[in-house]
Amino acid sequence: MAKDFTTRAENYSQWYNDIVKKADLAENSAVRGCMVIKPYGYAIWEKMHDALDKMFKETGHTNAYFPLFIPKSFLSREAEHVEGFAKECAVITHYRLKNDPNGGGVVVDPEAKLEEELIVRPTSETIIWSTYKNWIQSYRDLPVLCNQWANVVRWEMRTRLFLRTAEFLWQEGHTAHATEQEAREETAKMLGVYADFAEKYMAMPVVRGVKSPNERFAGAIDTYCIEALMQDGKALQAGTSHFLGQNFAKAFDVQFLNKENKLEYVWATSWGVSTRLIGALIMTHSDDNGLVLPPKLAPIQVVIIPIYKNEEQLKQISEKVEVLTKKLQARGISVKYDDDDSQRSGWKFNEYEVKGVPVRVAIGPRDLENNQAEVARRDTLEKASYALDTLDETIEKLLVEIQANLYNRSLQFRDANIRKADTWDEFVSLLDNEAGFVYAHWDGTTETEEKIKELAKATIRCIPFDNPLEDGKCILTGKPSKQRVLFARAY
RNA sequence: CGGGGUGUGGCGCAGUUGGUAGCGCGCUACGUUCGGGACGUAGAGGCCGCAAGUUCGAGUCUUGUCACCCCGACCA
Repeated sequence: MAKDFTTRAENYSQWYNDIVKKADLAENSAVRGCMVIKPYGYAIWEKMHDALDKMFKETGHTNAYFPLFIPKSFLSREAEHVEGFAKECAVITHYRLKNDPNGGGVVVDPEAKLEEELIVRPTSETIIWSTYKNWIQSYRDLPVLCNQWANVVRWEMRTRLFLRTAEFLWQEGHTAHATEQEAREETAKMLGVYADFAEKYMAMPVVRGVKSPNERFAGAIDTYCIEALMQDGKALQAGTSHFLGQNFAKAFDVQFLNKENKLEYVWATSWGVSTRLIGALIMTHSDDNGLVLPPKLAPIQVVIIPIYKNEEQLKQISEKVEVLTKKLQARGISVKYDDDDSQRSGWKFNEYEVKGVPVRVAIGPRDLENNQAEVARRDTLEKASYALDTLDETIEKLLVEIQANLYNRSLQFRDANIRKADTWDEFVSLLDNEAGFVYAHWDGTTETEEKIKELAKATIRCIPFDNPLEDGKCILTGKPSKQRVLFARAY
């Protein structure tokens, strides 16, 4: 598998787009850069949403909702923040249309110009911190642990379904704390939640680490991230958690009285993951036959396909299937029985394979005779027959096994594609010929980082947690370095 | 914003030196089929992205314009 991506990579974009299209996940809309998420794609997002939302609540967070529009002046309150987002903002300048005096259509009514322009949120720190100012006066009001499920808009120059679209769905957590330590703990905790979600639900191994200053979120003191490796050897930032220090508290004047009756600025965090995770899921597991979904995120975990020649046979099969379906559902497994008479079984096999359904059960006359069913697993494409009476138990175990296998397979691939480079030539050669992560020394300066990006098109993905200290020389400048950092070409 | 490419039935495409549009998939009906995207027969469906121009005549040539895709720059 380690080499598979190099052949697929030549047409990786096309491969990716084909999967999205064939699995019926999403399509480009008539609106520039925006995506239509189709029902099946949205069902995957809902699975992600539900699992994450549960994890957020278990860690003490509650959901809230803040406005879509941000007054321009809010955005510019935090200097680095506005600089980071200014270039990709959609701006609302008018609030009304009128009939075109020169023709049939409508035009923007110049009379209806806004006093202050509104920005369509690219992220909600500013609008939320302007609100938190009213919510927080005392240490008793802290912490504030809010999450918002929302859409945001970033006017990207080039878009790609799920991975980068002008509008996307995400969640953004925004928390306020009395102490730096508590805020730092929150930042780490939520990164942990994301890493758990990626590994346990998406079956996608991730590297946890901290971003270099250059890659930091605009307005953050520290940005932590989970980085995943896609099958074409490119890295993908799958989630971020930011320690914002007191930057936003100062920008929006959010202070509280502590127990000593002293006024202090509040400490902040923010963290988010988006529909990009669906892109990550596609690029982590899918194969040339289409999408491959981990059981925990599959909208349909098991599809049952009857094979029959006449009504009588179908009726016999359906009776058996009804019992099986109930037993599976009792185990919390989502099942679809596809007895649609207008499609043939072969067509259905393909259909669900392309859609990544983890387990397919086929029951025909032969199986009825032997009181068994044919079970095919999507991850390995293997088929085997099992006794019908205990099939619910067999499938439950199989789903667990598929989930584990997908994770292990990806982990093996990821680990096989982390390589060390000690010289510049080696570094470039690894990126060109092998792709994947390259673990190399860096002198710690932004200048060098940018130069490397320019020359090798690779960025520092992160400085992994528990990174071993090791004396060495920067691959570009030869200056002393105390540790290796993780480079890659990235999405 | 640079560099490349493509616009022709719902989708994917062909269309020669200009002569009035075709193929595959899909769709509809009927029949035979049904254990890996079935087959036969008969149908429906297109002012060839848009606008000018050249010409007796333009899908084809010229100019303009719009849209989309790919590769960069930018980014979750």
